[in-house]
Amino acid sequence: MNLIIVESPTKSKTLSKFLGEGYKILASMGHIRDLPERKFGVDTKADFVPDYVISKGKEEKVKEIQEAAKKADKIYLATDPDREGEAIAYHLSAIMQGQKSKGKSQKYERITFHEITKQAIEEALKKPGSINMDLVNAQQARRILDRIVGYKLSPLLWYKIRKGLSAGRVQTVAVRLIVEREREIEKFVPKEYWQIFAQLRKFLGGKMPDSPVFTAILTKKNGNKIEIENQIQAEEIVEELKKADYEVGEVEKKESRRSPPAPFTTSTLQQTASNRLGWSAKKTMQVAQGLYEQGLITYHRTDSTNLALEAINFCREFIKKEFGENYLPESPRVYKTKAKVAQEAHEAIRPTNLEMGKEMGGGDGERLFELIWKRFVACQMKEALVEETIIDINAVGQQNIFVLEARGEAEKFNGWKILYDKAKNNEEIENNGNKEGEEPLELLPPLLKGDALELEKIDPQQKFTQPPARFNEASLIKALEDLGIGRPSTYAPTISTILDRMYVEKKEKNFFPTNLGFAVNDFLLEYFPDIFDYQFTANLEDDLDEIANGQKQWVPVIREFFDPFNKKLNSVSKVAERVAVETETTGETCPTCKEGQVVIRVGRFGKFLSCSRFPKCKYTAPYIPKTGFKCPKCGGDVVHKKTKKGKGFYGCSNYPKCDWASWRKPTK
DNA sequence: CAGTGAGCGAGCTTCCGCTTGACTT
Repeated sequence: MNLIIVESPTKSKTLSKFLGEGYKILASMGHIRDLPERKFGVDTKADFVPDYVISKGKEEKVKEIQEAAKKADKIYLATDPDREGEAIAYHLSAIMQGQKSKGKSQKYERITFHEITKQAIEEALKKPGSINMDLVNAQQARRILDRIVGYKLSPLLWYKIRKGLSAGRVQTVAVRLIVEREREIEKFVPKEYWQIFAQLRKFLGGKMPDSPVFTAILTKKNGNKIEIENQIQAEEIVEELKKADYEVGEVEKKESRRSPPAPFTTSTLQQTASNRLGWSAKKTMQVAQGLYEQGLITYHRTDSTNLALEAINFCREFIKKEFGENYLPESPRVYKTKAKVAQEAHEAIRPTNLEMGKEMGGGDGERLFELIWKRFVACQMKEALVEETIIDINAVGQQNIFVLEARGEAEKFNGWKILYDKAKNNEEIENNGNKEGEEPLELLPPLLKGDALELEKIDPQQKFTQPPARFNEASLIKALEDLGIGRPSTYAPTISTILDRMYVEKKEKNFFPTNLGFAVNDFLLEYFPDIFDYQFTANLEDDLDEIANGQKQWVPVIREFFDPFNKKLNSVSKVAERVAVETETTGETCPTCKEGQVVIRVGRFGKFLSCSRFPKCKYTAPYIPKTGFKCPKCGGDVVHKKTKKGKGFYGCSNYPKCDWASWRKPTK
């Protein structure tokens, strides 16, 4: 009997099917040993020797593996082929250290495979190797550095700001992004500008039937780009344009090819599900887990856009059969993984089988599956072909010569867009992103240089420059991934952490920093700017790569970080003043004492209102955010409340007189 | 599907990354 240990139970089931009798396959369920939760667990005086303990809840799992190992002829450590997987293999070897199997001292071998196919596994079993200690040390360095940052800075926050707070290489940068964006928005001054649109048609003269109307936008005045700052300027131009003569100038046509997007990674799946389905990263991962366990999709925690050859082949067959040769590119599309820090232990997220789910509707699992299915099939289809037309229109006024521009777009071939076009997806959720300036494109009537035009209508519009958009889950995950901070398994938990700590709040899907978030961010950035620099993780990854390559030793890398950090830590704990977090005020005067302000405080059950003069004045009231909707039963305000268990729901402010309530947000 | 709560200061909190259930707060 041979024993194989993998990380995921779903993977172990698949392997059992391939290998049959003679192999016992167990899943470690991720890491089995780690630094202790309640202690620092790193000896900073003696080369950072870590004190590893069996992870909480893994005691039974460890025993099961140890027992199975004693009975095994051969032991294969088949954890994922990446830094964390190598470390898990090392910890597995450590829990079997000194054990004997069938009376002989135990031998284990390390095998890796990137595809879960029978062939890949048989190949791997033929050429087993040993654990790569350089890679293990890179993981160990990462782990210990994160422990040092997290477990030294969090207590500093308890003493200097408030108990229970936390800091970390990843979470603090996530908060920083949100805080800095908020400050950009605060200091943003909107600038007025005007755009002038003209509706024109070809002048046919006499009693000819009307030719179609199209829209053009004013772009130039006397050969220079036009900038209209206020209404007076706009009106002056409008007056002149009303009496101008219009004629078609240059007509430019260009064809462009639009390639399909790459197949999903964890990050892009979370972003797309957020934008199209309105889901949180957490929900997306829960639903994806279900699909993975049913064998419908490949592994859902991945940073790779690679596809198994076999998958590309069945996808191409499918496209040929369902859409015809026209939709099939000559050769398969290959996607390069964009993230520099990618570990590439898994494939992209794709369906395991294309015959399922073509006509799926309703149900969370089915909705997510459909998205994954379409994105995968589309990624192997032919590009879309678009013909763009740009027409310059000369308008000769009494004093000035103006140029207007009309743009049209015609789809010559839809290609992959037949399946996965953004605009065609009616589930698309309106995002608060800056979509300004994306005028809907229209088809233009056929026009030739020199054609005379007549003006149908002129439409000046007042606009203002827009501040940058606040982060939502999708854009925050994208920002973190672009910075190389966090991993597929941590994007969703990181968002939960910064919300739980009340560093940020989510309103209408957008993140706002709280006063606490501002305070913690400013404190940490004042004293430890290098650790929370956007480049810190990228530099760390370079060091870890060198450790993994054997070019560097891990202890000096950590030593070089730790010594100056520790010095700074000691001085800050002595010198830094305690930070007072500002309470939020509502701007109202206390109804009890008529002296204090009504402030929003945070208690065991969340936010509540009280008087700023507490404990002198004991006024309290529940904090209930209004939603702007009216109760359908009695016309009162609809308010957002929480049940005892903390679940949010919508109810009427006239409760208990009116008992209207709903789980879902009311609509107009 | 519903009305609480802070302060005081004993004993507690906390990181990132890998993987899923076991459960009533």
